[in-house]
Order: sequence, then C-alpha cells, then structure tokens
Amino acid sequence: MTTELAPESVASLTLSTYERLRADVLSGTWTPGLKLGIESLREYYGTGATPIREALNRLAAEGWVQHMDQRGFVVTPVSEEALRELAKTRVWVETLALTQAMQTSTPEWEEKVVLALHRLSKTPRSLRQENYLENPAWEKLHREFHLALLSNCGSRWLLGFCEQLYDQAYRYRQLAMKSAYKRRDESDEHKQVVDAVVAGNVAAACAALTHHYEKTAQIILSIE
Amino acid sequence: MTTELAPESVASLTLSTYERLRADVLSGTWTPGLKLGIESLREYYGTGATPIREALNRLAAEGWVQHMDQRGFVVTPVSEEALRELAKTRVWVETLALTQAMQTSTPEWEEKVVLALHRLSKTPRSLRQENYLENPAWEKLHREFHLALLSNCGSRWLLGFCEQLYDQAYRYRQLAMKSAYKRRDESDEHKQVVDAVVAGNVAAACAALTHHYEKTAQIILSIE
DNA sequence: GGGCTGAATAATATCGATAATTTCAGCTGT
DNA sequence: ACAGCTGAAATTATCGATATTATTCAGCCC
Repeated sequence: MTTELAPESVASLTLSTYERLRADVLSGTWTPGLKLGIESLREYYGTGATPIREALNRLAAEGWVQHMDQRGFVVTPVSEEALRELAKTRVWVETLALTQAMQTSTPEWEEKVVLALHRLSKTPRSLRQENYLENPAWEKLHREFHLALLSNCGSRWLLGFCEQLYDQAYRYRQLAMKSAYKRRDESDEHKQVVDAVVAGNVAAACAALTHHYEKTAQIILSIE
Repeated sequence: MTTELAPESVASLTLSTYERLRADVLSGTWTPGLKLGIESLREYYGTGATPIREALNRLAAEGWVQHMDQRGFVVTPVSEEALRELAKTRVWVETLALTQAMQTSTPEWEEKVVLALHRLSKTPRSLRQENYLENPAWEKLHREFHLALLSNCGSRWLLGFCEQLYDQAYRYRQLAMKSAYKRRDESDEHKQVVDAVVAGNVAAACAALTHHYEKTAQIILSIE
C-alpha cells in the first residue's frame, strides 16, 4: 500500500507546474514583459522542458503570457489602456451575469451569497495592521464571494468569462499593491451589492457592482 | 540559399499541428467524446509527441478538448443542454457587444459592416445546388461579417469572447450538417441586422441578432 | 459463481539529447 | 564611420527513449 498523498502531490508535473507558473504570473513574481526562457524556468521549477512548455501553452491560451513564434514566451505586458479596457469589460459582463442571476433567483443562491459575504467580512483584508501583507484567506473568500454572486447566471460560458476577468483584474491589483497600499473599506461596497440582491432590485445591484469595480480601477490607476 | 516557403511551412510544427487539430475538431472530423490518444495523433499528423501535447494543451484551455489528468484527452462532448446554453450565452454577450458597438458608432465601422454583408451576399452558401457542400469562402465571410458587426465594441476581451462563442457554435452547425441540411435563407436575417445598425436603432438590431441566433439553434435542435 | 489481487499490458507523462532558428558581436568593403 | 554580411553562441522546437501511471484480465480465494 502506497501512502495516500495530498492531491497536489499526485497531480502530473505539467499540472502543478502550470499552477505554480500561473500563480507566479498572477502575483506579479514574474513581472509584465519579462522574457520567460525555457531553460531558466526549467531550472527554477526543477522539471524538464516538456511540463514547462505545456504550462506555457495553456497560459498563452488564457492570455497570461504571449507566445512569439520561434522566439519564446513573455509575460503579457500591462498598460493603463489595457486596465481601463479590462475594467470596462468587467462592468459590462458582470452586470449582465448579475442581471441574469437575479432574474432566476432562488433561495439557495441568495443564501449562498449572504453566506459568502458573511465569511468574507469576518476575515481581515491584511495580515498586518501597520503595512499591507496579503491575506490568502481573504483573497480566496473575496474571489468566492464575487463568483458566488454570478454563479446563478445560468451559463457556464458566461461564468467562465467572469472568472477570467476577475483573475486578470487580480493581477493588476497585485501589481499595484507592490507600489502602494491604499487603505480602503470594501466591505461596505460588498454589502450594498448583497442588500440590493436580497431586495431583488436589479438596477441597484448592478449600479453597486459597477461602482465597486470603477473605484477599484480608479485606485489602481491613481497609483501609477 | 534556402528556398523561401509559404508562411505556413515555416511556422513551428506546434502551431501548424494546433491549427490542423483545431480545424479537425471544429469540422467534426474528430467526433465529440472521442478519445484522442497521443500515439495515434502522432502518427496521423506525422510529428513527435511534443507538438501534439502542446496543441492539445492549448485546445484544452480553449474548451475544445478536455484533459483528464493522467488519462489523456477527449474531444469535448456535445449535448442539447450545452447547445441551449451556448445559444443563450451568445445572445446575451453579442447583444451586449452590438449595443456597445452602436453606441460608439463611426462611419468607418458602418462602412465595414455594410461591405462585409455585401461580400457575404455575393457568395453562395453551398458549393452545390442539389445537396449541401460547405463553401469555405462563405464560411470565412460569414465569420468576418459577424465579427465586423461586433468589432467596434471597444473591448478586445469582449470581442474575444464573441469569437470563442462563434467558433463553438460553428462546431454545432457542422455536426448538424453531417446529419441533415435544411435549406435556409440567412441573407435576409443578416440584412435586417445591418439595416437596424445603419438606422441606429439599437433595440431593433439586438432583436434581429437574437432572432438570427435563436433560429439557428432551433434548426440544429430540430435535427437531432 | 462473484469479487478481489496483482502481475502483464498499454497509455501517458517526462526527460535528455539533437536539430533548427534567432541573436549578436566582429569583420569587411566601401 | 557605417551598412551589410558571417559565423559562432544562445535559445527554441522537436524527437526518441524511459519512467510512471492507469487499465486489463487471468487466476485465486471466499
């Protein structure tokens, strides 16, 4: 009998390499525009070239890195312009998803959302009081809250798009955090969305969500 | 001096394999649910395992195939349920894109759309009169028409989503064509969209587009 | 006879090495 | 001095072979 290990350990190297590489791009460890040479990555992650290449190909399809044919991979660059476009798209697409979710609202979904907000509000944003130190638990719950809000939209495609956009925006947030941490109370903004959802007021819910995203983008833009 | 070949020939094997594999999934050559064994693909496309694996990883990220960890790849299955969800999502997302495109309408864009429709209407749907035989030129122009319509939406993300959805829907169309070809006059539906666009009537344009997609889905569903 | 065990088998996943391509520094001729 | 050429050096793309992991199936036990 072989010892049963955690799922991560038994997963293929390609998968775990993909996950690590993705996390490193999202967190800003690999800075935008950086050339990702196969050889250096191979050494850094301690694998052969195959898992690295496969991971890079998946990440390229998802937009995290760019593949210059015959010329290797680079981390997708960021720009003010790109952030503005991203924020705008998020408002459009997530507003759409939220509207649909509310139109087919169920008690189960409403409870799920309220619960997700509750859990989020019980968790500190930063691990430190003085300076900002990312709290992985908060990040996880924050992502879950936003996706729970849209989970009832009735389309896996649409939900997938929202997920992509969320993660892209997360990268911008991370990059911004590296230069400055602005104290901000997001909990109130989250609450306003949920209140509108519970009240069944679609317009108010969308407006609150829009406000939330536009403020986020505005803060990030103000740093640079 | 080495002979200069066409761009396709100089592209990396990974890229050309990706393109061929993708085309074969879209066209239904590889039927939904089919197990894509590395060894057989390697033989079929005449390459090593690396290009095949990299192509499959990209296709997996785009949703064309599914990757069962340690258990290979299969062509993403289709279902009535999935088609309904796809059609619904298309209506939502493309309606959104069209609305945005019309709100920032420019003469250049309008001309582009009119031109795309004109070219499409000059091209026969089928290469044969008696029975249906796909006309690649029509398919190309049809795709270009639909994307031209949305190209002015102001978000590369949103446009990319529409592209994904279009191609997914194309696969369903192809699969349906394999069993039956229903004669249909789409040109009138296309014209109605463009007329509304030119008139600046957002609601009418969205309604016409919605009708176009719903009819398509309905026809495909009626075949199965 | 049904269900389990555990080799044999068949895949997949991964590696190390090779082939092909790009890059870049140094040279050459004007 | 400088554009263009040339040939190493570095890097990417690809292959063939090996290690790992699932799957199958015959033989065994209850």
